Amino acid sequence: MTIHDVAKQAGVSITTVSHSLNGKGVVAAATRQHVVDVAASMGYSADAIARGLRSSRLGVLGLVIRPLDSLDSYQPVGVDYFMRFAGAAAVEALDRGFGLMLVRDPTTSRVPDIALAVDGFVISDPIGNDPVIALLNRNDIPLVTVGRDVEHPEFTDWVGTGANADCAAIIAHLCERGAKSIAIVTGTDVNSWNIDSETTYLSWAAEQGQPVILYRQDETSGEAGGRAVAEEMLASESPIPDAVYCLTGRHAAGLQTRLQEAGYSIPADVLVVAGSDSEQTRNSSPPITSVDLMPERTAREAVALLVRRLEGDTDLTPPLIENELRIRESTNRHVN
Amino acid sequence: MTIHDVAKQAGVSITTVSHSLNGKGVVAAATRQHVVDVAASMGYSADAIARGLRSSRLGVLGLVIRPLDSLDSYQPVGVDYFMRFAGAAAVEALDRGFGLMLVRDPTTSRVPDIALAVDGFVISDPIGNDPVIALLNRNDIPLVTVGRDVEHPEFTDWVGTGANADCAAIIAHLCERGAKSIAIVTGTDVNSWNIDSETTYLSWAAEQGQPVILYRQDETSGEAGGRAVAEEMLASESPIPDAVYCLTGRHAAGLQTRLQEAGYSIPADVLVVAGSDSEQTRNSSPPITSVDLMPERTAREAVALLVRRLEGDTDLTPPLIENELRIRESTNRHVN
DNA sequence: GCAGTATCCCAAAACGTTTTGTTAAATCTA
DNA sequence: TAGATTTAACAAAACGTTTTGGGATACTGC
Repeated sequence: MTIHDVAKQAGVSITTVSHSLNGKGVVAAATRQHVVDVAASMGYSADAIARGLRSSRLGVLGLVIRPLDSLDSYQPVGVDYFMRFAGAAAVEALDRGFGLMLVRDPTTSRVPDIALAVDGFVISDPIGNDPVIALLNRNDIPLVTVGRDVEHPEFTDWVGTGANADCAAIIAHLCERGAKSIAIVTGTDVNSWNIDSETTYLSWAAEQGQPVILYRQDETSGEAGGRAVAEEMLASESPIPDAVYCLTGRHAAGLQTRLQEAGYSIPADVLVVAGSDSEQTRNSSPPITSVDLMPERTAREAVALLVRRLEGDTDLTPPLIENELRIRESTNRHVN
Repeated sequence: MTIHDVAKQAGVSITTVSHSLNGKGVVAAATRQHVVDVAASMGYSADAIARGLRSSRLGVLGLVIRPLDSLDSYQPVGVDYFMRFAGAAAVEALDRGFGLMLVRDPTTSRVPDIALAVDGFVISDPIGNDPVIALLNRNDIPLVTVGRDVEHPEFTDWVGTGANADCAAIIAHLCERGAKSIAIVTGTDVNSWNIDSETTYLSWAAEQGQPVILYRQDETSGEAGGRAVAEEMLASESPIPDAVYCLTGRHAAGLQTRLQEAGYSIPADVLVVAGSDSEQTRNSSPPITSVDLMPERTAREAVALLVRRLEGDTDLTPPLIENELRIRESTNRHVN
């Protein structure tokens, strides 16, 4: 069933069918309606591939979630956030008439060539000077990132808060709850989330004359990584900080558990906060105060932005997502 | 950069280029090598869309996760299993040279027409007489399901255990740990997981002359749903069962918490088991014994099966995935 | 009544491949 | 050496659309 069949059935040329269905050319209203009716009655819908060939617009968006590329195969992890992100992105794409294709790092290994045929990409948490971005730029494929490429401040098509605000809010919250020495535990990926958080923390410490207590721990290490950091703290000469800000929820959960095992009470002795809400932060005891990164909202905004770019909307300021601090038991300590 | 450019550069016809690159026709070895070299040096790779048009093979697989379609928009969580499933499916597809497209129920609303242009579909947990399957069949799109369509026993291209084995294993485990009255809590979706589990449970009860204690609770209700079931049990005239088998991890977690609040001890008073391992079962206290549904392995097998079908491998028995029982504290009660 | 102008429609080109059928040259057979 | 066969390459068709550049036909204005 092709456009030719519809044309024959409706007694017009294929040009007229195409124009009628796409509202493109100039067609008499009656004719257009007739064609539309016939097409509908035949259950015709244009072949997406043929259309794609002619108009080089496939109707598919690519999604690359960079942090997952450092994993062996998406296997373990607390991927809560990314599933919700991917799911919401798919829904938003579908709502706007696009499919959403999940892609792993297209620079490595054999790229299935379809990957470079998509209309545009959403790249979540690019690393500095991201080679994926370079590849897409070489191929003139439009893209939107979630979080900045820290090495390319001139690129503005990105969505998110940039973590600065989150970090500041967390520090403020901890101070308000009486924290005197605040430690931070970042990840090791070179993305804007890690970089910006660290920067904000360092400049706060410098300004306020606070001690810098900084740990870096591989994101993929999960709870075990959090425990390892706690171990370091316990082994150290200096006293345990009275507040710890872990960027990932899993680090926070592991660290909290280890500190409790060592006899510290949360939140009485140590305040614990996570920069990313997850199953682990919600289900720990006590539940851990953390930043809700709003994966659904962020994904939808990113896809929406990309689609509008694809449609030629050029002057468009990316939305700023305002994350929300979920205050829980792990920082429930009141001071006056 | 098209095949024409390569042909010109190599001094041959486009036919020869195509044949050389695809190993199709009969080309002198020297010529073929020359063409391959030239193409490589130019960084040429065939346009996936044009190829798709000619050979009606796009290089993309569709993935529909049916249980997510009952949700408003992938929003709520507890989707641990499905994220891991989708991620692993994407990896496997990519490894085999395909892209993977996430699609919502293509029968509702405006289907982006690209959805029907993909080469094949993986459908996770189809419901009985699934309209999605009907649609795909009408369009001659190959598909593989994860879990059976319970109304179509003649369809054999599905992957998974069918839940019968899992249910039997769980009951055996509970009996071994001294359970006398076993309750089951199923979901409400009409998929093979629910149906088979219930059937197995009922026939076990009939055979052994055991009482039937059956609750059904909407899958999407999560922990709250589990609590609601516990509430029913507490309100009931009959005594609390001494073992409860919830199909979903979230139900199990909620139910366990509520029973504990009511003064029951797990596992001393009540054994709790979940049919699906998740963050909730791992992180509850005590951690809940549950079936690891092996999302990664299942996804990979499903994709592999579909790809082999697409490649014309016709006599292929779908692999049987053997799930594993993760025994945890919630059933740690020994009897002699 | 005739040039000029809208209006409506269509034939054909184009998109970049793969595949079919044909031709030319080289090799074999008797 | 004439004919048959094999080998190697290519021209052209086909895939199903969208878009371009005309052509009819019917209206205007003078």
